[in-house]
Amino acid sequence: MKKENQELQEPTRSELEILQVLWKYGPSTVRTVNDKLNEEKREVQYTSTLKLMQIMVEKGLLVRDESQMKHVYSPATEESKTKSFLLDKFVDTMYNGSPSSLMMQLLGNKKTSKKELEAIKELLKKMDKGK
Amino acid sequence: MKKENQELQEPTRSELEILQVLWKYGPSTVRTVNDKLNEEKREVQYTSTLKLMQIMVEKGLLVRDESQMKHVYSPATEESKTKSFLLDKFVDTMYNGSPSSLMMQLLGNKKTSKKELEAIKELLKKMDKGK
DNA sequence: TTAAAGGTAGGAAATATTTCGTACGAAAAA
DNA sequence: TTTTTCGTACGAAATATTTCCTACCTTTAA
Repeated sequence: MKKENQELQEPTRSELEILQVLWKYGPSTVRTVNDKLNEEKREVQYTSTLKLMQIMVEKGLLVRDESQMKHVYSPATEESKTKSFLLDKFVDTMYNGSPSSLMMQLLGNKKTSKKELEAIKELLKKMDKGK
Repeated sequence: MKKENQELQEPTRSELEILQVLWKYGPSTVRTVNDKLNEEKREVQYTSTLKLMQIMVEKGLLVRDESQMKHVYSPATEESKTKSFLLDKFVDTMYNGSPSSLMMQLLGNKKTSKKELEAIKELLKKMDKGK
């Protein structure tokens, strides 16, 4: 399943967790990623994380600096690129490709706090001025 | 893995495809769902779809009317409920729980058409009046 | 200099997910 | 009535994903 330099591919759930750690803390060793996973997500053995990250390198999701004994891993693709790719997919499958449908859901969602609603409104206000 | 009447659970990718068909066409037989999957998504055998839908009943994702020979399946949970549940999850994992971050991504996304942008602005304008 | 700690590699095992073959019953067509 | 078509049930197989054991090497602490 080697994929050298191809289009983006969808990470699995576990892979996404690892990406999140790398996005949050920057390029890291397996040790660091594993620690953060255990602190922030769920219990998992070191070698499990290691294996998964090795697989992600094979798949082209991560790149690895092997110049030191403690290899340092980074996402192969920019965070924003990956995120908008996944967002696109999400909008496609869930909202028939219509971002404004998603918006409506978001605005009507109980879980969206007052504060967040205000932030969104501000955002749109600014955009409005810019047109 | 029987789950009778519990909290929402995340459907797998294939399960989500089936839900999409049911959302789009309403309660349906396996035959219908399978046909639509083949037309709109990908090639898959009838019995594969059948099996998956049976599993989804076991998991509590679907309910089944067995009063006729051709069983009729429906989503066990409202479309909007499931969608906002999944949206929440998505926002949590991808945007650290911040809907406005997602918004920004959406607004900056090339894939979001001019028309969609306008629709979103309209939406917000209306909301603004309402406050 | 030896022991302990910490690193990678690789394969096997465990799970989860997906696919489909076979059996068999009911309905429809011949 | 017989055959064909269409349905469900069930289990096994195939695949994808995740976990972790073991081996072995390097660095660090005793």
